[in-house]
Amino acid sequence: MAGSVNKVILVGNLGRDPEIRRMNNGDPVVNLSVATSESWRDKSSGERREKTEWHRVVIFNDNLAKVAENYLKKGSKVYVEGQLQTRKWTDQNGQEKYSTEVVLQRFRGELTMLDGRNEGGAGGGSFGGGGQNEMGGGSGGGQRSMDGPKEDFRNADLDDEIPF
Amino acid sequence: MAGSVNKVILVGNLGRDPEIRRMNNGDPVVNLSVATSESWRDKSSGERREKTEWHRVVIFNDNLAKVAENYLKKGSKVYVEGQLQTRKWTDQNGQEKYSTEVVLQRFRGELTMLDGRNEGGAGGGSFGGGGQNEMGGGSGGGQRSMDGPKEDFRNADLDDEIPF
Amino acid sequence: MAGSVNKVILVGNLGRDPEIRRMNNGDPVVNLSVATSESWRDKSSGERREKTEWHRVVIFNDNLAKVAENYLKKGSKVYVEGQLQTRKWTDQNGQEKYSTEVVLQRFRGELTMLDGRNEGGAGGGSFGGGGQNEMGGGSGGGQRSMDGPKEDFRNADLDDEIPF
Amino acid sequence: MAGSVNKVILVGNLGRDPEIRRMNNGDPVVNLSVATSESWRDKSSGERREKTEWHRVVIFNDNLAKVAENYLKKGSKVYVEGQLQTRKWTDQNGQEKYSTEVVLQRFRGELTMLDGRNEGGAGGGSFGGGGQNEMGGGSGGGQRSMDGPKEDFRNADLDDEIPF
DNA sequence: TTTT
DNA sequence: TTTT
Repeated sequence: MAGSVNKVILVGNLGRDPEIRRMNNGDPVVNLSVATSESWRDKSSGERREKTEWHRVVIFNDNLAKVAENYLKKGSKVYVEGQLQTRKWTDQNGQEKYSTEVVLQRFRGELTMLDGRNEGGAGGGSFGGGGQNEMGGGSGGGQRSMDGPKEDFRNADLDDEIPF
Repeated sequence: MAGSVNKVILVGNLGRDPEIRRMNNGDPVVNLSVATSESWRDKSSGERREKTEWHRVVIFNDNLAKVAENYLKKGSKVYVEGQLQTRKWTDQNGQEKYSTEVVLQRFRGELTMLDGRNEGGAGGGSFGGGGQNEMGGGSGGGQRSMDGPKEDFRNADLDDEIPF
Repeated sequence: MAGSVNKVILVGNLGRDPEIRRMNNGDPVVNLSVATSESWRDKSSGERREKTEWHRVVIFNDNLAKVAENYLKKGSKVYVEGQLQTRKWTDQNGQEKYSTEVVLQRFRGELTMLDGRNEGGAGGGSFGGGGQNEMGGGSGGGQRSMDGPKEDFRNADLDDEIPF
Repeated sequence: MAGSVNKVILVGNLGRDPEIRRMNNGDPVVNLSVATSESWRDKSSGERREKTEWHRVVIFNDNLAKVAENYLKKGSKVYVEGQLQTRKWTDQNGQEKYSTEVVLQRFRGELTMLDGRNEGGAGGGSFGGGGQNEMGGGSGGGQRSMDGPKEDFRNADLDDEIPF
């Protein structure tokens, strides 16, 4: 339907290294586990409390997958922009399960490393200045590619492939 | 911790009327079922395809709950801004389940009706009351209140109350 | 640079019909004037107050430009997602002026009509890529392409062309 | 008006130390200069190009102002969420000028330091340090301050006071 | 200049 | 379950 927006924005840290799988056609699919947390002072007890939320991020985007694969690791801080999607799957016991994920489809979504290394000329602009490295960096130029949404490819056979 | 962002932005339509529950202290908790959808032309078949995603939205915010209660109904188009949260619960068969929701905590989150009718005094505006000074400036005001997040109240006893 | 995000999200109404210009190469550039407003109750006087903000939106994106051109008009409600950019220009009196705009670059940004009519099969769907239906659609697929931003094309000669 | 959203999200670096002013009532007003930038490879020349955009951020929010005052400095990386506002003012020559800013009003807006230092225990979370579960932990911690939002204080007469 |  |  038209007139619809489905957007998730996360800034958080990876709880473990990115997990890369390959689709049948060789395209990479990357899974990230991203933690966000909040802390506040409990009104009644006066104690400081903290709550961490874990997000499953799935990247179906060649260029962003490469970034994840090559530059992110456990502990990396990232900016992630994707869509909410809930998948239904069946576990080994035949139980139906639902899994809600933040999906970076091809031609959609953003993934930016916020750790500050490798970012070459980056640096919030001229901060530091100086070139760019082989890595490219977060988002930006090239990583969008050409051929229109093939978002359906995902539901085709991937659901079966990745029943995490 | 610092350095963390957890934000969901949806524009979609209600699949059914808002469901209102009361907490033990009388505070309202509203559940919305929001649909977002996308359509695209399938590259191979040339057919038009559409996919709808359903989002469970939970409102722990007096003023926004009133808006939902009084102005929203099945079919309403809304702008929703909240946080992703995943709850664990146990179904009748003792199976562990997870439910991921878009939560509008007290003092956080936004809910705006985009249908243009029924918007009464609402205006995304003065909900909650509050007043404001002569300069005003933004809007807002009333629906955020003073005493900091009590987000924990939710996990306290609500998980048991609302195992949808 | 890596590690940078520049994003504006607006939901508002067009104050006038879209203005379409052509670049030298024939590419369309669309300007929208979008109003957002907020209302609140003044604390001291108890009166209701309202403040409207006007945003200049510039669309350098063929598909989205077509949507704007064909479906939007004065009064239309839209969702707009773009980037903040400030341009410097010189008025007739030789005075330096700055103009800050919300820019929907090629391959970036989203524009969705929220009015509910004319939205055809659109669905924010398949623009660009593979065909489309009669109506067009939100944003989506095809409009991301391969070769990275050509954002400079804009500053190249457009600044002179559009000193609004 | 109802049904309106005006939101800016930036991740960038401070170009200089925060500038703090006081309103007549002593309330702080903080100005930040935030850089975002993008780089891409120019299609024709094949050269790598970069463009930096500078954003004026104005904070009318006690707690966030304190964060800015105490923890941010030139070079800090921040997440900023606010509203777009354009002010009209008159320069020394009687020329009318417009300035567009990203405003963090009372009860609105977010400011988070992404640098990971100074964050009091925080630092990208328990990665490494501290207790937490086996999985690692989020981020969190210091940048929200302590006593709950006291966000109402702006609005006095500030437009006149700060004609930058 | 919109919208409520 | 919505909407187009």
